[in-house]
Amino acid sequence: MVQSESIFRALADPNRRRILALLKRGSRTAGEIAEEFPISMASLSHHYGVLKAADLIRSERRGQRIVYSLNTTVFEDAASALADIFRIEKPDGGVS
Amino acid sequence: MVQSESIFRALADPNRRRILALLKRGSRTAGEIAEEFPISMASLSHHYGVLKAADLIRSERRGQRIVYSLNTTVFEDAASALADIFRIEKPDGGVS
DNA sequence: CGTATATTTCGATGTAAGGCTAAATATCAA
DNA sequence: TTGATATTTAGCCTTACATCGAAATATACG
Repeated sequence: MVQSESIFRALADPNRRRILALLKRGSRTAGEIAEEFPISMASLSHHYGVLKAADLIRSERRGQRIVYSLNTTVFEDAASALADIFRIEKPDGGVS
Repeated sequence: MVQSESIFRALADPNRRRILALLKRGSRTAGEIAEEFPISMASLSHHYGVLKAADLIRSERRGQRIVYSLNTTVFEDAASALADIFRIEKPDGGVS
């Protein structure tokens, strides 16, 4: 079980949603991600922290690089939290 | 179609999620809602504005009172935006 | 070891967000 | 119209957040 708190907070920022959209197409290193953004690596690193705290992404060191990838399993938690707000059945096999 | 931007931002605040949770159980006036919160009516009014901007709630004046109610139809948009982030099939959307 | 590369952490800064009180608006009722 | 009630808007303060550049950490390689 996951905090909806951290998930919604993480999704609230456009740059973070863009990071997720990028990782949706495949894992990438911090450097590769940075190429797609006009903001500094330091700022991006902060966003990785927020996304990891929400368990939306995972990281793995590969030599000097750090590879980030999307954690799709948390989708259920997010969908659940969302459905709960509207008091709709939780998706155990399909939403609504 | 609705901005996922405003929806996620609206959901990011715990007080706003609590307001939604309350309205889920039925429409309420601003005063009735305020009884359940330790913050001022003025602050709550600000939150109503954010929730209305995201089209998550609707308001209707009834005499001196203003009645707020949940807008469940926007659930589709929210679920859609969420699913899109994870590139998963959209729910078929049987919103009650 | 010493240097280069990749990424994060630190410290500072501007802006947005949430909170408050007080004032303004809207409706009702006498 | 005057006063009471319900709610929002305005102005201000404080905290949280996104951002940056610089310093710190981790790994690779000569």
